[in-house]
Parts: sequence; C-alpha cells; structure tokens
Amino acid sequence: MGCGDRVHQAVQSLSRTTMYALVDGNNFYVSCERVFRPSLNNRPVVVLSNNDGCAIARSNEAKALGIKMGAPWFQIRHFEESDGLVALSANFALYGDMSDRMMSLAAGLGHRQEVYSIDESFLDLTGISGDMTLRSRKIRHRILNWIGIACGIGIGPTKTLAKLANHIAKTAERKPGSYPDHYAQVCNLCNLEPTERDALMLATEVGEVWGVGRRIGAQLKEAGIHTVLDLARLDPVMVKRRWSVVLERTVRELQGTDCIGLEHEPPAKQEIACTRSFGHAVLELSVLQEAVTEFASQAAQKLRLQNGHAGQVLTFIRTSPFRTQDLQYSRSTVVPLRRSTNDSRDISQAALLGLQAIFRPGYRYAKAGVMLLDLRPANLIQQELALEDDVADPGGSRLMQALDAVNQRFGRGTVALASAGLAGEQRQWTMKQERRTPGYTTDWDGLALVRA
DNA sequence: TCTGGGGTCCTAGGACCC
DNA sequence: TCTGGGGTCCTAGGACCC
Repeated sequence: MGCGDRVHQAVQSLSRTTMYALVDGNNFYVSCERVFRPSLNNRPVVVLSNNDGCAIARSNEAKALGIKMGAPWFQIRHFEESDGLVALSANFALYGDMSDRMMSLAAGLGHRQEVYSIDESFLDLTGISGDMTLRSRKIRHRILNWIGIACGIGIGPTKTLAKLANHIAKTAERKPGSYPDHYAQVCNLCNLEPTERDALMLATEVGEVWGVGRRIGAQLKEAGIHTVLDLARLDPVMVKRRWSVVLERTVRELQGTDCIGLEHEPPAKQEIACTRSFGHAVLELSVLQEAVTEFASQAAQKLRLQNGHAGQVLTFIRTSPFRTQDLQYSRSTVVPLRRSTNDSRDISQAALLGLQAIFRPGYRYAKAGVMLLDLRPANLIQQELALEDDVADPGGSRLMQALDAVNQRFGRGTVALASAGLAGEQRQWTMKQERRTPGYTTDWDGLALVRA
C-alpha cells in the first residue's frame, strides 16, 4: 500500500463512509400490467408511449426478440403475428399508484429515501449496522410478495456505484453467465475485494455507466476507453479538461468519492411542461389554438397543485423531424406575464399570444407544447392595485379552486376554457390510445373481477 | 401511413445596452 | 490606416436522465 493510499484510507475513516442502495422495479410498466393479467407472464410484452408511438417498456421476452427501447410500434408490430407479442397503451395512473406502494416498502431499507423516478429510489444506508445484502434480499422479497413487482437492488459507496451494482444485479438475473450468479437480484459492491470489484467493472461496458450516454460513450470508445474499469482509472483532472465537469464527477464517483449525495426533499421545479404529439398532422391555426389552450390549462393546474406561480409562458410548435420529405419548421417563444400567476385564463392567453407570433401557414405540424417558466412560490404575491374584476376574487384563485375541484370530482376536462374546443372525438388533435388496460387500482369501473 | 413526455444542465451566437 | 468590452436577454440546440 502506497503512502497516498494510506492517507486516503485515513480520510475515509475520519469522514464516515457513505453507503447507498438503489431499488429499481424490473421492466416496471410491464410488471405492473402483469400483476393484473398473469396471462401475460412468460410472453413478450411491450408498453407503448402516447399515440401508441413507440415501446417504452419491454418484458425480458420482448428484449430477447431484439426489440430496442423506444422502437417505433409500426416497425415491431410484425412480432404480434410471428411471436405473439402483446402491446399495451401506457396506463400511467396505474403505474403511479403501483409506484407509491412499491416506494413505501422500499423505504424500509434505509433511513432516508430519495424517489428518483417512477420505478427507482435511492436509500441512504450510511451507518446502518448488519448485513446489507441480507437485509436487501428480505425487502426485495417483501415487495415481490406484497405488491407483485420484482426489483433489482444495487449497493455501493456512491450513487453512481449503486447504479452500477443495480445494473449488475438485474443483468446477472436476466442473462445467466453475464456475471457470477450470486450477484443476481442483489449486488453489494461495498463488500467486495478490489480484485472482485475490478473484475465486475472490466466485464461492464462503459456505456452502462449512469451519466454516460450514446454520444459520450462513443467518444470514450474512440479514445480507447471501453469498460467501466477503463473509465474509473482515468485522471479526473484530465477528464474535466478533455470532456466536462459532469463526466469528471462521474469518474470520481466510480472511484468511490461521494459527489452527488441524497436529495433530502425534492427540489422546487424550475419548469412545468405539457406537450403532445398529435394523432394526425395539423395544418390550421384554429386547431393549434385549441391544443395550446388545453396544454396551457393543464400546465396551470399542475402549477396550482404545487402552489406555485409562473412568470413566463413558453409556447412551441414543430413539424415531424421523421418526415424528411416535409418542409421542416420548429419555433418557440417566451411571453412574460404582466404579473406572476397560476390562473388558467391568463396563462392560456399568454400561450395563445405566443402561438400567434410563431405560427406560419403551410406546414404539417406534428407537435406543440406549453412550458411554464420562472416559477416561484405562490405566497410571494406581488401587490398591485386591484382591477375591477379582481375585487370579488383577487387573482381569480377561488374560480380556479372551483375549476380544479369539479375536474377532480367528475374527471379531467369536465370544465374547461371555451377556446380548448369540444372534448372527445370532435377534437382533431388528440392522441390515439387503442390498447389501454383498465385502471385496476385507480378507477372503480376498472377493478379486476375474481372468480372462485 | 405510423417515431413519447417530462425534466435538468450547459453552451453559443446575435441583439441590444452602457 | 486604426472600430472595445462586458453584461443581459432571447433563441436554439446538445447532452443526459427516466
């Protein structure tokens, strides 16, 4: 052991060594669907994005067919005939509800939890005594038994290493022989001898690392860095100079230095977006106006839900980049609000003003969206002289509360702004969803029937 | 014919201002 | 002959994540 290593160890023992777990549901959306339709077990299944556009979740059997993440449905639908592939429209209300249940059980693993995405959470295990691998297997078993979702659990001294361990745990289970079998389902990198850990890093491609995407991955390989071990052995200072401060942090995390840490509470959002691709190409301004009004009101409702105000409204429209034969057009614009607000009417008005400014006739529009920017807490209200309308209902907040309450009780879109147009089939821009499963846990009409 | 949605952070160029 | 520098805002795009 060199002098530098000894100093390093001394520093490590002074500052308590961190330990994180990452709990991640396997093929999450597909697993949620299978809980209520066991007939889907052992079959290739994909869950499709909005518009039934592309695959956003795949069962192991679907992965084995070579179906890639994000594959367009029209390119893979032949597997329906040839291999019995089942495709379902995404049912996000169901997945959100299953997620809540899974998260509450996963929380039992550590003393703090950061819910990172709908199917993943980090747990802080720092300072907990006992066998973390055993403890993780018990939690995993409980989630599988009580909720019906299979998870992979990875443990490491940094979040990036916990992510890597999680990848190993899931891959070892799905592809026997890819890693030693005992890493399947739960992989704890904190327990390993350096030679064991290096062997795992050597067996893993650099592109699997959290923070290394397609582009950076290709650049690294170009530079002769093929495995996680190659990346972990680079000099962080060189990495910062040649690539970026972001990749430097990733390298340090792979070397065991905790640079990211757990988020104690979700940070305040900086923007709220509502964007959609259309079921069919849209040419008329009037149709875009309906869609933009609807997106603006939905974004405003999200904003009210988190008790915020927005200072700016961004509107964008664009053609389909996949239709290379079409003339392309993509523009966005930001309209500042006179005063920050969460009132659907003011926000829609601003969004429509923006649309007016960027709309050009003669294009086949494929997508539009509204984003709320410059967000702040609603309690920081800028005082100004009340206008006549505002005297009875300052800021329109009582009207908006009533709107939200009605829509909460009777379903989204029961009460809407007139410029959003009529609901249902008369709208020319709504998305296709032809393969939707029932809301098994979120809708009384969707309850599963059990026959004795 | 048919290719998602919601986020974050970073960079760069042009317009404009002093 | 010789034409600054720094700041901000806007717009666009790239990279990553799930």
